[in-house]
Amino acid sequence: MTINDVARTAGVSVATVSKVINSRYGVAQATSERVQEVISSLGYESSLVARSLRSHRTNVIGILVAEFEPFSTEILKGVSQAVAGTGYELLAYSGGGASGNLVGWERRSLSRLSGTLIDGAVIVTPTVVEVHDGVPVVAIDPHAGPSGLPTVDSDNLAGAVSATEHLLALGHRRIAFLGGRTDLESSRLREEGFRLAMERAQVPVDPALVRVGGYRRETADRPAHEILELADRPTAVFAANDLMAIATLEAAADVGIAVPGDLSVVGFDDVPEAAATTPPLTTVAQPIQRMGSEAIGLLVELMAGREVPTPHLRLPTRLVQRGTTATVPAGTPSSRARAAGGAARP
Amino acid sequence: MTINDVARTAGVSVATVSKVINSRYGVAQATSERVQEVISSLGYESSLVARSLRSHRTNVIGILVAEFEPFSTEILKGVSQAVAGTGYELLAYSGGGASGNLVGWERRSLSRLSGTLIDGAVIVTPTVVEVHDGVPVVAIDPHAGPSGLPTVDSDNLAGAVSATEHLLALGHRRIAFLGGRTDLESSRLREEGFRLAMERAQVPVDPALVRVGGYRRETADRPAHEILELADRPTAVFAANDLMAIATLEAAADVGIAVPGDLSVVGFDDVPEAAATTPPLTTVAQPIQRMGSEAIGLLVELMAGREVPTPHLRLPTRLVQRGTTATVPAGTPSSRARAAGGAARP
DNA sequence: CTGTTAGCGCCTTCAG
DNA sequence: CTGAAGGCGCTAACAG
Repeated sequence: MTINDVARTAGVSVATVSKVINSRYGVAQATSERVQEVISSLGYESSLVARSLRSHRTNVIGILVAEFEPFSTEILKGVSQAVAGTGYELLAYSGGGASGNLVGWERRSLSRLSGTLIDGAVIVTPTVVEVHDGVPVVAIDPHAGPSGLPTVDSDNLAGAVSATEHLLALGHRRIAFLGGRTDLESSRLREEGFRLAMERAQVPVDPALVRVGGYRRETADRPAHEILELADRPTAVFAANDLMAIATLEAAADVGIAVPGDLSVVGFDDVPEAAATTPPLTTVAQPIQRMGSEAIGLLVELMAGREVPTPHLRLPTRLVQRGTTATVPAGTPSSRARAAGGAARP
Repeated sequence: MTINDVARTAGVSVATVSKVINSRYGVAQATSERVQEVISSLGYESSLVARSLRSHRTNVIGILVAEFEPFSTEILKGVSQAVAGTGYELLAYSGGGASGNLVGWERRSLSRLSGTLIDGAVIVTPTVVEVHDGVPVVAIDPHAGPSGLPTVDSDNLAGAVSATEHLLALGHRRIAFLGGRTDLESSRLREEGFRLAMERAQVPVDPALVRVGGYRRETADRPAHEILELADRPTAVFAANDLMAIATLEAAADVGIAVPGDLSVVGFDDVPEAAATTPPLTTVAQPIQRMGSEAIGLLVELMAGREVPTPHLRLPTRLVQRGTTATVPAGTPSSRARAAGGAARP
């Protein structure tokens, strides 16, 4: 089913059909109608691929993600709403998980799609950010922090501080931090926020309680277990994202530790899944969907050839208290230590 | 950045570069290495578009959706997991929302992408299902019910029955049904299940309490309000999906009706958002992610040229009791009617 | 008004 | 072992 079939059936040349499709001038009324009829009777639709190869304009915005997980799909929801009514269509491409090349997927995906197929792109949590000379690009929560690209992210540092302060206010002193990956800016900032709040409260950070969980449920399972099986385990865990917090919840259930009775857990992101745990997860909310729609706002400006006034949008985070945090249990090492005047503020 | 640039830089022809890229025989070791170096130094990636136009094999699976909302993104998560390790990449295309042509988006999207770009497709909740002679296609929850296409859906009828019976068991008699769209099979089956359970319990269905909510939050707002502002409003609402149930919750809060004290609400789907409402939504869970991964299972078989043993997979649903349902409040019309022996089983 | 010609970037014969 | 030629489906110039 190609433009050729249509042309042959209608008894005209492919060029004429092309003109009819793109409603260009220079086609007789009668011819146009006949071609239209053939098109609809054959159910023909022009191939996005061939068209884009030739014309370099597709009206399609690409959303590049490593894989479809709770964070990127929330972005997608926000993007989808923002794009409705703009006349653009959406193409979400996942180039990461499959091929095993977790690193560099963003450049690879962009190269494969840009120049053709997509008129602009939003890249979700890219690790390497380099300015591309092809189509306009906006980055969401880039792992290396804002760079040359227009960027949308949220206030990771303040969010981590508020989470940690919440735990401290509940009396926790032995607090573990389950980080993402050391090479990721968001993870680094969340750890920095954690340490900052601890320092302000004059509570020492036990290095044994700081682990790397890789931001994924599977990769966080091991370190979560390790933390919870420590001789003097913490009374609280602050995980750098919700997926790892959920893994911690599972590990706790596994080992037989009650949450929030014996252990408090705080996550980060507030993906929809966070509210579905039992008990529901206390977490630091990022306005994820809004990050998606704001990115589209920037991108549409860029694609229209206009400059964007603020190439870096930082959205606020806020603590959402749900059911996984409570005051520190009596009789735990940290409460004993506290009673003995070991650590902590007066 | 095309294959031409690489060829020129390396001092060979494009054909040679192509051979190196696709690791074909007939290239000298030295030449191959030099070309490889140029490729990586230039950061070249072959264009998916141009390649697919020529070779008709891309290793890309297309997921066609109308828009990115909670249901389709859950599917995406399941698909993403199932596809990891198969070597395929994922391309999710949203052809519905933007162009305004809500109907027929699936055929349009499929035509635009198939034949090139994608080797196979999963179509999420298509309205018109027609067997396509192009690439292999699997439908998830088609609105017209299973037809010629291999299909994955869930047991809508049984799910609706269980939701209604749950409400009946709690003593509710005036139960409203907020349907999706009359032309959608899933919506029809959910209504049928509702009526079936009501009939079995010998509780009459008040036609004034059966409305159409369009499966979307925005479109359900009106009918939800209408139902709740009725003189003798129902004591329970069964919404045909979670989004409409959430809209009902909002409408109730708006009008000042307490849930579940004065009104019970049940949804359908169990998207992650369902657990995040206050109180958390009681709903009928579909294994949405699994529907996605099962669809990929079928599709991969189909793409390998094998026949699938069961071209129609129907997955089970189950009631998830959370916080929006409770026994019927005392002193309501229906409890009064019941006291007077008006309706209901003994 | 309509058809012919020339590519877009790539891959696949087929000669050299 | 390498390069030149043709064509995938389509559009943009140019002829007729």
